[in-house]
This record gives sequence, structure tokens and C-alpha cells, in this order.
Amino acid sequence: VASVRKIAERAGVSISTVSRALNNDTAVSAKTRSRILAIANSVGYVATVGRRTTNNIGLAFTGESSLADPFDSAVLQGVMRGLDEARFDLSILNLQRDKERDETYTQFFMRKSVRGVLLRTTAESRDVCTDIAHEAFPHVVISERFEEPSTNFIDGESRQDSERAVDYLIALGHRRIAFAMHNVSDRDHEDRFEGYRSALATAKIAFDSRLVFRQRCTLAGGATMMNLVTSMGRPPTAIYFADPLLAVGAVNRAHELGLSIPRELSVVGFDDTDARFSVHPTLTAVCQDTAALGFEAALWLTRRVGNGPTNGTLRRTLPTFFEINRSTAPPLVQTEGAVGLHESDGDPVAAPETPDDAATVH
Amino acid sequence: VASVRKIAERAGVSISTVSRALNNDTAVSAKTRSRILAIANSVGYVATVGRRTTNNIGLAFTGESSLADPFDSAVLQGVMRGLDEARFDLSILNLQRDKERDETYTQFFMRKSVRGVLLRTTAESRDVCTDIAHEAFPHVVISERFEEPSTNFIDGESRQDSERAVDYLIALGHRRIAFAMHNVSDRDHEDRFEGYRSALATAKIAFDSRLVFRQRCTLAGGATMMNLVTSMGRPPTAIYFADPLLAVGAVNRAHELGLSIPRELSVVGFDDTDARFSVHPTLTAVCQDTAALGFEAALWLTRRVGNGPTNGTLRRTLPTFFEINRSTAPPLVQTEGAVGLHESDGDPVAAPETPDDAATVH
DNA sequence: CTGAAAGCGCTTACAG
DNA sequence: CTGAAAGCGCTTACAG
Repeated sequence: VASVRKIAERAGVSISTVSRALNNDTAVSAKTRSRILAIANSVGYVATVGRRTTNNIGLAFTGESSLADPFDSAVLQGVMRGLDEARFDLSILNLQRDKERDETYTQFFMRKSVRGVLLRTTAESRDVCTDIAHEAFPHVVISERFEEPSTNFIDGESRQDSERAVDYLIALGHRRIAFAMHNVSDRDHEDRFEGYRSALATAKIAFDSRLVFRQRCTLAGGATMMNLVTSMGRPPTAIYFADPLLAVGAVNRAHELGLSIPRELSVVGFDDTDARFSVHPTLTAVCQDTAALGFEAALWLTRRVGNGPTNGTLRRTLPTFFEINRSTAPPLVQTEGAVGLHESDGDPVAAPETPDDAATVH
Repeated sequence: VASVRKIAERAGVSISTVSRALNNDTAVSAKTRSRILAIANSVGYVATVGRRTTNNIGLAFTGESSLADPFDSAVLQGVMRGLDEARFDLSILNLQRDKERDETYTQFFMRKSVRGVLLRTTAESRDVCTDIAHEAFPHVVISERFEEPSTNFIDGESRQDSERAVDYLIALGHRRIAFAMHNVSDRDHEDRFEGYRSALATAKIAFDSRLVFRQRCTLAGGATMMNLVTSMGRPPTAIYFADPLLAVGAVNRAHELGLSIPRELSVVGFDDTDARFSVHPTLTAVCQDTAALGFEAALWLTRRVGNGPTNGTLRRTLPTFFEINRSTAPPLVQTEGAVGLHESDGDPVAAPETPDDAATVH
């Protein structure tokens, strides 16, 4: 097992110096400090509790924490399953709150007695992940992707199925297909956007930026999106929503507007969990097994820290899947070059003149 | 600060004996062991990491863990906020997996270096909570209620607002009101059931056990419930669902059956988070601020362990609230003694003869 | 900035 | 079953 003594030996310094480096004592040269911390990471040093060694994996958010949303909730569930076999406990850390300014990430994590850390990140705080990777502290970033070769990550690949989803809408006969995404830049949403554009390109449908909507990913954002769409002069006949809450909010607003899905508007959603089954009609959606991301990340990390010395990197991309449910159908009005043929099985309902027209039921 | 030395002094034994008691060494009499552990709890002993004292609060499930569901997810969010001020980290523990059979709860938690524990429990594993309370280890049970006076808990009171909700349905003119609850006994659901019954009693409406449904609390459970109701000879005109997933599943199934809510059926749901806004029509519901349960529990516990010696118990009940949205209206057919008067603002839609009648849209 | 040595909090053979 | 004492892993004045 790793101890200050072993680190001291390897570094050719006294145990005092090792202790000082670990505890960020100012009386250590920056050079020896970083050499010692690198060795500490390579031998998998952990603080002891009394005489026992701890068995904790940390979970940290490099930006705003978001444990309440369904995505992180699913990640957490997967993580707990992944830690189970090796009997690790999960310690939820608050980097922003507790990390001292002049302390390295390694020092912080060692002070918190975690042997490895699972990271959730945002576009603006990605460099925290690469910094941790450069320090060589055991880590996996969940649901991001990095060029930087020492950064371990696992993410979902949604570009391809996004393209497939839009292909499917095109095959049904849709030509005016809108796309709704998060208002702040996000790699996942960019992937989906790329899939959307490349499907249009392949089908030789001109890209129209007026059909791209950026909204806050909330139910209200989805409702707003639907209001915008129905007030357009020439509305789209189908929309691909790159986020579950956007899709759910939009579908419910459609009900209020008296707009029939999929008859008058086809909707493809994105699903991180099982939100697609929580509305009527159930959503055709590109789906991601979010718990699997957490599970695989946690399992890899327990192995990584269990085997002592470094063993390889994790750079993994899990496939999404495309699921056809009840929210997609051929468009009401056939457009030029339609592939599908729509056989109406009921009276077509005219779209309301104004959005509020059919909003109130009693 | 608490140390083995201090505990030894108070107990009138050597530090060796204290150490043995804490580590569950067999060579300590049961009597001295429990005396020492009681003192350890009363002085707030925690294992040290190196020379530092740890600042962890544990979260443990006495039964099946359920971190993935929206309820626990909301609890967790509140807990994190509650731990923030005192700068505690949360350690998610697995009691079933890691607690040794012959080890006390206090020994287990001290081994895990947590200074207090937040508990989530089930009807079958409630005694674990009272056992922990009897050991006097700092704890709060979240969302349960105990007669046992040393058990700290915080829960929501949903009986009264459940009664109010059913009163409201009665005031709208409903007389045949069904109730749907969890299939396994659960105190929360029993509370809501009591509220339902007492509202009926007050209005002198005979209780009819055929209108009480016990289902698994899932979307599918809600759908099944709706199938059952529509196949009844004399279906209810309103239903109170004691669970969010049941309500959401039922509302979506109603859409599939072509059953109009609230025109043909009024629905009152229960909401732990914001599920009531995720369906159409938005649900009239009895609502609980679940994050607040976690927040208050965590805040109290940090104060309890922060102040060293024991200071009081926590026995707190947070009120729910009743929120009227769009899923409730007067019944179509007025029954004897109705209070409200239903002014229809559209063509009444006949209930389908068979459930599948209107199920498929394309 | 570093090491040798004293010391702290705890654990654990050893003795009874 | 218990304590006195040795020991472990770490930290920290002290000296240079």
C-alpha cells in the first residue's frame, strides 16, 4: 500500500517533505512539490482514517451542480451500481466551495480522502478536467469528449442517430423540419445539430436558419418554442428537439393550442431517461442510456484505482438508439418529392387561427 | 475536540479499551463496549484522516436504495443545499452491503467517518431507524414519522390537504370519487387515504371499497388504473391519485382512450416535485416541497453535530399545499346534491364504448 | 527549502 | 477482558 514513506523513497526526499507537499505547506519548492504529487498519484496514495485506508470515490461538478435534474439523477444511479462490486462509497464534493485557491486538484482530492473522482462538466469549465488529467489524478469525465489525450471520459454519441431521426422524418415526407436546442453552447446539442444538418444536406434540403431555435431547456422553453412555431407564416411540419424537457413542454403546449401531434406536427425528442413515455403521444426519440454512462465510468475508475499503478486511459463513446413511438407521422399536406403516403384515418383538424383559439377547455 | 483519550477519561478506562470498542474487537465486554460507544456519541467522536478531522455526513437507505426516482433526487438536492453552509460533504453509504453483522450502527458510521447520518427508510425497515436512535448516533430520518421519542425525523403532512382536495371535488359536484394508492403499505399513502375517507365522511358520501385501487407506482400502474376505471359499469367521475407517476400514467392513458380530462373525468394528483406541469392538462394536485425536507434535515443535522453535545430532538412535519390547475372540473352528469354548476363550453364528447375504441390516432 | 527528531492519535501484540 | 507499552503513519516545531 502507498504511504508517505514509499513516496519519500521514490522521490529521494524525507517523509517530512512528502507530508509538506501533500498538505500544501509553503515551505516546499514548486518543483519538488509537483514531483512528489506526481509520484503520489502514480502509487495511488490515499489518506488513512486512523490506521485504515479509505475507499471513497468522489463526484464533483466543475461548474454549477445539477444533481436535481433527471440526467444527473440517472448518472448517479449508474455510478452507485458501478461502485458496488468494489465496495466503494461515493463522496459528493464541492470543488468551488472547498478547494483552496493555491492548492492543486490532487491536494484537494487527497485532503478529501477520495481515491479517484468522477467529473461532470460544462463548456466553460472543461479546462478543470484537463488540469486534473495533467496532474494525473485518477478521474473520468462523464458525458463530455476531449481531444487532450490524458483526459479520461465516457460520453454518448448522438450525431449519428440524430441524422437517422431526421432521415426518418424526411422519409415520412417532411421537408420543413425545425430544430430546437439549448441556448448555451453544449457539445451534445452541437452533435445533434450536426446530425440534423447532415441529414438535410444528404436529402438536398436547403438549411434554413429560421427553423433553428435556441431555448432554455425547460418545460417553459418547450412551450415558448411551440408558440413561436405556430405563429410562423409557414410553420414546419416536424421538429427535432435536442432535449427532453423542451420536447415535453412543447407537446403539452401543443395540446393547449389544440394542435394534434402527430397529425398536424411531427415531433422527435431526445431522451436521457424515460421522459418519452411520460407524455401523450409517446415520443419518437433519440435515446441515451444515461445510467450506463455513470455505470461504466464508475466501474472503470474503481479498477483504475484498485490496480495501483496507472493502467491505460478511458476514451469511450456509447451509442445512442433511435426509438419510434407515436409522435411522428407523414405531414398533412404532401410536399414535393415525398417518400411516404399519408392515409388519413380521421377528420383532419384545421390548425387554429390564433394560438389561444383552442387553449381553454372549460 | 473528541479523541479516544477524552472518551477513555469519561468512561474510566484506558485508551486501548476505547479503541477496541470502536473497532469492534471481541475482547471487550458488551457492557463496557456500549458504555464507550454511548460516550463516543455524546462527545461527537469522529475518526481523523491523518491529523485532520473529517466533515462528512452520511446518507443511507435502510431498505432498497432509490436514488434514481424524482423524490429522492429532490431530497438529495435539498440535502446538498442544507450541508452547504457548514461545508459538509455527503457520503452515500450502503448499509446492507457494508455493515458487518456483529457491528453496531455507531461502529459502522464511525468506521465510515461520518459525523451524522440522513436516513431514508421503508415500512419494513423502520426499526433500523429506531435502533440507530437508541444508539444515540446523530441522525435524521427523512419522510417518515415515529412515535419512538428519540428518533429524529422530518416528514410532510398530506392528510389535511388530501381532505381539502377531495372536499374540492365534492364542491365541484362529484359524488363517485375514486382513490388510487401504492400497492404496498406506506405511511404517506395511508395519510392521503385517511384524508380521502374523512372528506367523504364529512360530506356523508358512503365509502365504497370498489373505488379504492392499489397499484404499483409507475406510469404503467397509472395506465392500468385508467383501463380499470373506464371498464367499470358505473365509473367514478373523479379520481385522487396519491402518487405522481400514477397520475401522469393515468392522464396519458386517458388521452389514448379518447377520454377528456377534466370534461369526462376529473383528476387530482400528488406531486413531490413538478410533475404536475409535465402533462396536459396540468394537474390539480396536493404538493409537497420535497427538497425542503432534505434541506431542513441536513441543516438540523449539521447543527446537531456541530455543537458537540446533544441538543434536543427533531420531530418536524412540513405542511403540503393544494394547487388547483386544469385537470379538475364539475362532472358532466350532475348528481344529486351537487354544489357546483357545470357550464359546458364545448360539445360534450361521449365516453368510448370500449377502451380501445379511440386509442389509435394513425 | 529541507531533514532529523519529537510528538500526536490511534492500534495492537504482550502480559496478566 | 483489560492496561501499559511498543509501534504505525503522519505532522510539525526546530535546526540549518
